[in-house]
Parts: sequence; structure tokens; C-alpha cells
Amino acid sequence: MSRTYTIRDVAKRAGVGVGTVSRVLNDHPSVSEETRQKVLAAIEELDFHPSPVARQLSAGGKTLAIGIIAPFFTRPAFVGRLEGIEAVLAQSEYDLVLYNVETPEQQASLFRKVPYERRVDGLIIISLTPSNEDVKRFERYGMPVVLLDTSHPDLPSITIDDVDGGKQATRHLVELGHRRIAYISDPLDNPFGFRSSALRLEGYREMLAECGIEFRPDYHRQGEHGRHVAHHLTQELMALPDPPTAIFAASDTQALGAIEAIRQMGLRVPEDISVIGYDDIEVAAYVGLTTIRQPMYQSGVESVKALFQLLDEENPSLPASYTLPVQLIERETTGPPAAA
Amino acid sequence: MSRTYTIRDVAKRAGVGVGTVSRVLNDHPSVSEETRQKVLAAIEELDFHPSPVARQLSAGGKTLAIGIIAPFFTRPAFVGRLEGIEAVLAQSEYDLVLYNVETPEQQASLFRKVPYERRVDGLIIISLTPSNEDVKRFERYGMPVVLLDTSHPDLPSITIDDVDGGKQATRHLVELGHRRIAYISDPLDNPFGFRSSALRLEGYREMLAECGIEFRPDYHRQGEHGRHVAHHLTQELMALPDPPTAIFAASDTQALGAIEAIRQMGLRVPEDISVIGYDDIEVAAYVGLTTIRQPMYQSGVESVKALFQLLDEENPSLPASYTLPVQLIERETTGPPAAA
DNA sequence: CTGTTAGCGCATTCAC
DNA sequence: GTGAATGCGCTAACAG
Repeated sequence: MSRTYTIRDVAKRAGVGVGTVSRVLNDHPSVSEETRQKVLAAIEELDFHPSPVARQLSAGGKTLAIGIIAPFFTRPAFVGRLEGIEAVLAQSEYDLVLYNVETPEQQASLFRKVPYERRVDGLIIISLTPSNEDVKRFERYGMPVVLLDTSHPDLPSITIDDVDGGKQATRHLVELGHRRIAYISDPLDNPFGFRSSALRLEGYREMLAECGIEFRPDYHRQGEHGRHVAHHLTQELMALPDPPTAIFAASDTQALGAIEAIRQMGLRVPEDISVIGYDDIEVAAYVGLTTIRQPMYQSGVESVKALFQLLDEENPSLPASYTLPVQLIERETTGPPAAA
Repeated sequence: MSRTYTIRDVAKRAGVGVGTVSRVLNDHPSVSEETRQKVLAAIEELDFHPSPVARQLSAGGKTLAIGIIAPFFTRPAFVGRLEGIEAVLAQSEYDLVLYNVETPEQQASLFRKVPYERRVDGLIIISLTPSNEDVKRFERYGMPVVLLDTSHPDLPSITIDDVDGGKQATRHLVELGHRRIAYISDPLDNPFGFRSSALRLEGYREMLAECGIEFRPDYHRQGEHGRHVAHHLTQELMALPDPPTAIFAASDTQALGAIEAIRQMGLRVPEDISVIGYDDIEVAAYVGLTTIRQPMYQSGVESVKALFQLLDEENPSLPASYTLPVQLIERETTGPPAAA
């Protein structure tokens, strides 16, 4: 393994000083065309590439990398966002550093460490909400941050209209004729501060109220994310003296668990029970799941655009925070309630 | 935005020299417990974190990051591997830099750029096969590389037994009584050099031969990855004068497309046509898809372990290349052929 | 055990 | 225009 060359090698070979080499590397105007050519030739011959690390250390240069802090990045909802982020990044000169968080401790540690380490020029935080103290630290270290699927008064954010999503799902069910509508979600109170389950609950309750249906606490079940837990929650719901005729799940994954449970009881979807999901993940179309589509890919795209706006050297500007709309996708898992 | 602290600040605050600070940062044994505590306290108070960039520049230090080059990392098969990789990395002090490749040009550019940029200490390449020239470059720049789901004579690799997977899938179908078995795969000849479709075809053909069934070229259909293309390919297959009674798909995603097509024709799975997939992605269990399970997560884990072995300063050793076994998972999409 | 010093590769002064 | 010197934050080698 031969050592990689440095500008000093190039300088020697071209018979100039290192300063000059640095100048041609950075397209500095004050270099005569003649020496410039000599240097370029030497670079070529040596197959020399400047070290981005050294470059950054001197003159506080850029890293040309952006960081993503995301919880459970392998879950479909996050993969979709990452996909959008990646699509934009691929067109740029930026690399992507992925910080996954699976525990609240990791989150805390990352929020502290990443701004300090300066391994990335900017940060996109997905679904995780920084504390005021965290935000202060980001500012202190001059780390540009954009929030995705979460928000904070002092940070630009791209969110998705979860309240409206909850409303739309509920309205759809009510319009079909349902009155006994249950809601299955992730735990409202969770160590990561995820808010979407709570926001969708809000929309659900608002719409219920609008339609003159009383909210029943026993119709709202919470449990860890995942198909199996949702399966179990659904069994609980169906064991009620007056079980719901429709279930709104806070994610497609959970909706699948609900359907599984219903079928296992020998009931049919949607003839006996209707189920509506949330996200519109890839498989939703395949299984014909009615759901609320979130613009996951697009939100990823928007978040990077916002970050680039913050990173723009020429005219850095504060990107606007905004909310993306959701859309009801009707398929085959919802229908009118059984004649009863 | 206040400047970030350096070890000099810590040293001053703790009343020691920078060398001592560096020692406690690196767990150097020769530091008295007393001064160690003083330094630790100063670090704590300042909320100090060493700069990985400076760290690397000095003494050819490590970057404490490893790179992953993966094509289409949002596909389930890759997400599963990433998950395994991440799980190991999370326990280590290494960060993850993700290089996604969607085009052959990106692949070529990444293979050149990543080794000399030295942004990462080591590299895991998934499913993409470097050329001899690429391998030479990795060596020249001293970039440790582990291959995952692909191989090269000069590089350690973790592969999965695709040939055997093709055999097992085919054997399962034959044992059920099928003789007219089709195979749907990605294009054998593709710009990325993906080999798995070809290897599974090999297993399929070998097993067919073993069972005395002649291979029929018109029973092998290739097309871009994805449910929709597989859907179309299945329609072609079913339009044959003597359509197959069973279909082996090179991925679960494609198997879903096949099932979709079959059902759309008013046929039932598995009563009329059997379908077996490959991968055992999350949703396979949900839809009851019979499939060949690939240890995706585990293969990710193994690849990082192998890379760490290469990276180990004390006794760097060449990790062995090996192949992980696959497993037939019988569910409800395969059965005996219709009485015919 | 611990303080001091010399680089790591590069960009950026400052003189010439 | 261009060469030499200085420093980015850190680790390692060298003295004490």
C-alpha cells in the first residue's frame, strides 16, 4: 500500500511552492497560466486528490456531508423519507451520514455529539423533537438543523398534517355509516416524544365531536408499534361487550395486524369490520388496504431543500416551516357496517 | 455561535497539559486516577467532544466511520442487511456513512472516490461487484473492504447460498407434484452485475435436471425488479399454450406481483397455481407467502464483524469468506397442482 | 506519571 | 505572482 500523495509532492514535482498548488486547487485567480499548467500536469501524473479531512481542518472548511438522525430507520415510514432525502442528495455533492436511534439514550447522546463533532455541515432530524436546551446547543455550535415530521418554535420544519389525517380517516368511516369507531395507536406517552399518534387522535376526536359521536376511552388502544401488538389490541377491542364496527389504525403496519386478528376470529374485512390504516406503505396497495397517504418521499425532498437553503453560502435564508397535506386512499378494507 | 472548545481549553481548565487530556481521551493507562478525574470533570463542564476530523489528521488517525455502498438501499432486501449492519455499529464507536447507488455511473464514481477521500476507515459493499482495477485501487489506498452478497477472489466476502436457494425452491415445488415450473427473475444481464438471479436460476436448473425435468427457456422470464413488472411477466407465462402450474419468483416482491396477476385472472393461489418467493420480507408472513428465507439481518452483522477484524489494530487478520445457508419457509401459497 | 513539542495535509496570511 | 510561514485540533514521541 503506497502512501497517498500530498500537495507537497505535487509542489516538488511541479517545481513550485505548496501555496501555489493550493491556489490552483482552489481556482484562485492569481496564478499564471503557465505555472497552473505545470501544477495540473503534476497532479495528473501523481493521480493526486486533496484530502477532504485536512481541508476541513484548515480554514474551517465544509465537510460536504449532511447528517440524518432518525429513529428506527428501517421502518417503512422512515425508509420512505430517507428515499426522498437521498434522491436530492444524490444530485448534490453531499454525502449522507446516517445516525440511527433505537433508544432515548442514543437520541440524547446524538443530539449532544453531532453538532460538536462537525462531521457534517447540516442536520435533518426525523420525528424526534429536540428540547430547548438541544436547540440552544445547535445554535451555539452553528449547526444548521431542519426538522422533519416534528417541529420546534425555533427551528424550520416540514410536517405532515396529522390532525387532518385523523379527521379524514374518521370522516370516511362515519360517512360509510359507522358510529362505533376504534383507534389503535402507538403509545401517546413515549420516551422519544413521538407526537403523531396523539395528533391523529386529536383529529379523530374532533371529527367524532363534529359528527355528534361521543368519544369512548375504551375504544382507544395504545401499544408498541408493530403488527403483533396491534393484533393483540384488536382482540381486546373485539372482546368488548359492544365491539367497534370499524378500526382506524395509526399505521398500515398496525392495520395489517388488526386485519389479521379479525380474520383469525373468523370475521371478514370489510363486511364485518372495516379497517383503515395510515401511511400508504408499499404493501398497502397490494393488500387493498384503505389508508391515509402521507407524502413521505416528498417530505424528505423538502427537508433537504430547506437545509440547502440554510447552507447556501451566498444568501443563506431561513426556510419557511410548513405542513404537507395527506390524502385518503380508498381501497377494499372499508365498507358500510354490517346491517346489525 | 460560540467557538467549540478544544483540548487546550480542557487542559487549561483542568490545570494539566494537552498531552494528558489526550491520554485520558484515549484511555491511555499511564494517567493517575486523580488527574484523570480532574480532566474528566473539565470535559464534563465544558461539554467537550474531541473533533474526529482533527483526530484523523493527526497520526493518520481513524475516522471512526465506516462506509456502506449499496444499490437501491430502500428495497426490503437491502434494508434488512442495513439493519444488521446498524445493530453492530450501534454498539461500537463507529458512525455510518451511506452511499446509495442508483446508476452504474454512481457506482463507478463511488468506487474511485471513496477510497482516496478517506472519509471512512473501511467499506462494506453490498451486491455490487468491484472490477479487478477497483480492487487494486482499494489496496493502493489501503482501504479495507468487505463484500456482502457478492464476491471477488481478492476480497473477503459474506455471501448467501443462492444456488441452494434456487434448488430448495424448485425441489419444494417438485415434491408437491409440479412439473411445469416457471422462474421469474431480475434481468440476468444487468448494468450492476447483480448475480443472484443468475445463481438462483442455476439452482433451479440443477434441481430440474436432478428430477428429470427438462428446462424450458420459455418458462424463464426476466424483467426489471418490482411488483408490476412481475405482474406482467406472469401474464405472459399464463398466456402460454401450456402454462406453468407453479411459479418461483426471485424475490417476494415479485412473488406478490405474480399472485396479483393470477388472482386478477380469476385463478386461485395455490389451488390453481402455486407461488414461491425469495427473501422472506416482513410482509411475507402476513400474506402467507411460501418463500426462501435469506438471513439478511445476520449477513449484515457478519459483514461488519469481518470488517472489524480487518480494522483491528492489534492483530488485523484476514476474515474468512463464507456462505450463509437459506431456509425454506412453507406457508400457504404453494400446494399440489390442480388435478388437471 | 505528565508537560512540551513536532507534525498530520491543507488554506491562508505575509512578505517578496 | 509566488514562496515561506502559521495554524486548524489532535496524537505521539520525547523529556523530565
